[in-house]
Amino acid sequence: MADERRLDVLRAIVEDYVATHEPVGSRALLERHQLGVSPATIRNDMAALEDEGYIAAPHTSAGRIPTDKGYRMFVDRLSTVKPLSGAERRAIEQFLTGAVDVDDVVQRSVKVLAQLTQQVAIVQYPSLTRSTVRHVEIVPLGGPRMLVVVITSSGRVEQRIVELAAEPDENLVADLRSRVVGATVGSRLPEASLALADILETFAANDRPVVTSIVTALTQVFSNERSDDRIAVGGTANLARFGADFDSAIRPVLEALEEQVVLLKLLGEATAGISVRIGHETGHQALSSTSVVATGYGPADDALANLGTVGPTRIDYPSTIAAVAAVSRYVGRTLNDNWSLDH
Amino acid sequence: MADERRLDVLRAIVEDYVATHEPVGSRALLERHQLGVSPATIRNDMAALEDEGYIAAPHTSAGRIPTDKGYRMFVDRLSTVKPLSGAERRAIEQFLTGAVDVDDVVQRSVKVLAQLTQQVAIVQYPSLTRSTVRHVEIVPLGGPRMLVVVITSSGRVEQRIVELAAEPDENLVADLRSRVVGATVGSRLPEASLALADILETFAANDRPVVTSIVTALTQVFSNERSDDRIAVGGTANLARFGADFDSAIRPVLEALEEQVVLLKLLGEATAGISVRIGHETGHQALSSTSVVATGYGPADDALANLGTVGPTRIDYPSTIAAVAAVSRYVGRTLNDNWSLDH
DNA sequence: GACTGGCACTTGGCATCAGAGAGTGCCAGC
DNA sequence: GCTGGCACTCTCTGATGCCAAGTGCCAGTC
Repeated sequence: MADERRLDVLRAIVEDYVATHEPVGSRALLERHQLGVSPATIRNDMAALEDEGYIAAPHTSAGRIPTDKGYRMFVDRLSTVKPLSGAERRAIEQFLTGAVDVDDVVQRSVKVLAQLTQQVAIVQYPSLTRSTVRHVEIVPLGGPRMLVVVITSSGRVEQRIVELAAEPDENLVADLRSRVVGATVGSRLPEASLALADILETFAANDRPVVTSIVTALTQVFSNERSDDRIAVGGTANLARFGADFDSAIRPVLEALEEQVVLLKLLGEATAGISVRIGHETGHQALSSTSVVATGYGPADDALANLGTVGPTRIDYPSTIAAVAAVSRYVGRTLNDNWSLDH
Repeated sequence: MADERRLDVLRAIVEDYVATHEPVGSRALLERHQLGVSPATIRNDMAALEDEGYIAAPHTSAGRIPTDKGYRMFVDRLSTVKPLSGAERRAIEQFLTGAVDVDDVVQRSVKVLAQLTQQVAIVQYPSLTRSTVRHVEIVPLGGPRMLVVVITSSGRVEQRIVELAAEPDENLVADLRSRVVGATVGSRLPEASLALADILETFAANDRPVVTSIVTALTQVFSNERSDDRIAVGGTANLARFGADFDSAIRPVLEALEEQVVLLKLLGEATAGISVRIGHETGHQALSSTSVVATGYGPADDALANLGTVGPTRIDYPSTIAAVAAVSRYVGRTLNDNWSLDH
C-alpha cells in the first residue's frame, strides 16, 4: 500500500539525513535503500510528505530534510530502540563501578554518557527533596563549634558547621541529637524539615538559643534549595559536531548550559520513562534546533533525579535513547548497590 | 630617544589590536594615538619591531599584529595593572559573601571571574594536600556501618562510609578516634596519612580488622587523589568571543577544558604571584593561541589552590590580571573569615 | 489507478575575474 | 633622523557564468 511506503520513505530520509547531514534527494535515497520503485515515485511521495509537514526543502532545488514533526513521527512510530553492544554495556558498568562516592558516580556518568552519545550530557545530582533521612549526627568540634551531618537514602552526605555563642552542654546536645534522629530518620526531607519545628518547642526556654542554632542549620540542610539544583555537564567539546555556524547553533546551547535553571527544567519534565523533546518542543527559542533526551534515574522506579543529553535535532534517536536508558539503569543500580543504606 | 618610541609603538599596537581585533596599520595607529611623528616613521619602527619578533604581518599588505613575544614584552614592561572599579569590587565581595559553604564559594568565584573577564574561568577546589587536619570524627551509623568525617583547615569536609564485618565495640571506636585526633590534628594531610600507619601498630591483633578498615578509609581521605583534582569551570559561553573559526580556535579549548589534567597543569604552575602564560608559553599545541592568567589563593600567602582564566592571546591583560588578583584576594579572605577554624 | 521515464526548469555552490582599498617598503630630500 | 611621495603587493568584495543536483509535471505503460 502506498501509505506505508510513504512512511518507509520518511524513515529512509531521517536515517540518511542523520548519517550524512545533507539534504537527501530522491536519487540518493534509492542508492542507499531498496525501495523497489523509481525516483519519480519517490518524488511524488516526498511532495505528499512535504504537504503534511514531515519534511521540508531548504530551497527549491535541494533535497529534503526532516522537520521536527518528521523526527517526532520517526521516534514515535518508525524506529525501534537500538540496543547497546555488549562492549558498550561492559564499559558503562566498569566505569561506574570504580566510583568512590556519590559525587564521583555523577561525574563518571556524565562522562560515559557524553562519550557514548557524542553529545552534551547532563546529570542531575541525586535530589535531596526526593530522598529520605538515613542518619543525623551532631558532633562537637571543640569549643562553640558544632558539626551537623545528614546522610540521605541516596548516599549523599551533607554537612554544615554551626557556631554557637558558647560551648553547649554535652547532655543537651545528646538529647537534641536523639530527638532529631527519632523524629526525622525515615522521613522525606521536606517532612523532616517540618518535624524539626515541633522539636524546637519541646525544649526549655534557656536551652532555646543553642537548639535554635542547630535546628536552623539542620533545616537549611533539609530544605536545601541549592543542592537540588546541582548539575554536572560534560561533553561540551562535542558541540563541535553540532554544525558549522557557531553563532546560530552553538552559542545558544553554551548559554543554555550555563543556565542551570533551564537545564533543570529540560531534565525535570522527564518523569515517566524516557522523554524526547525535539527542536521547538523544548519550549526554548534558543534550543529550537536541538533535541533533549532525558529520563529519571534512581533505585527501582523511584526517581531520585534526572539525566539526559542535549544534541542537534539530527541525532541518531534509537542509539541515543538506548544510551540514556542504559546509563540511567546502571547509575540507579550502582547507587543502590553501593551507597544505599537500606539493605 | 628612538628606542623608547619604538616601545610606545608596540604598546599602541597591542592596545589597538586588543580593542579592534584587526591588524593595525601605520595610519590607523596615528589616528588613535598622539605619537607626534609621521606614518613613515612609524613604518620604520614597525619594520624594526618585526625584525626583532615583537609583531608580525599576517600577509604582505595588512597591518601588524603582536606576536606572543610582543604580548610578553607588553605585559612585562609596557603595562600597568588597571585597578578594578569600586563597583566591581563591591560586586565580587557581595556575591562571595552569600555563599553557604566552601563548594559554593568555588562555584560563585568561577561565575564572578568569568563575568568580570568575559573569558573562561577556572577555579580549583581548595587542595586537601596543602591543608591541615582540623578535626576527625568516627560516627557509628548503627549496625556495622561507620561514618568517618575529616574537616580540613580550608573548611572542607570529606566523609566516607565504612562497612565493617560486624558492629564494633563502642570503646574501641572511641579509643581509636581519640588517638587519631591526637596524632593527626594540626598536621598536613600527607603527614597525617603517615601518622595513621603508626597508630595501626598500637592496637591488639584481634582489634586489627576493625581498625584497619577505618584507618584505610581515613588514609584514603587524607591522600585523596581525586579531591585534589576537582575543578570548576565557568563562562564557556564566552568562547564565542574567541574568534570566528570554530575548529581552529574554539574546539581545542573546549577539549582542553574537559581534560582536567591539562587544566591542573595550567593552573598549577602559578605558585608565586600571578602567572601569565601567552600562546605557546602554555606548552600545549592546542592552546597556542590562548593565554592563561592564573594565581594561587588561600588565607595569607599559603596557597590552598589556584584559579585563573583562559582566553585568546588578544585579551586586555591589565584588566584580566587585576580581575584574577582581586577574585583571588576575596576568595582567600572569604574562606578565611567564614570557614577557617583557626581563630 | 498507480507507477515510470523523460524533460524543462530552478537554484545554490564554485571558480574565475576585475576593481577597490589598505598598507607596505624604499628612496630622495629636508 | 624624520618626512612625503610613489610604486607595488595583497586581500576582499561583488559580479559573472557554469555545473551539478534536484524538483515538478506530463504523457505513456502495466
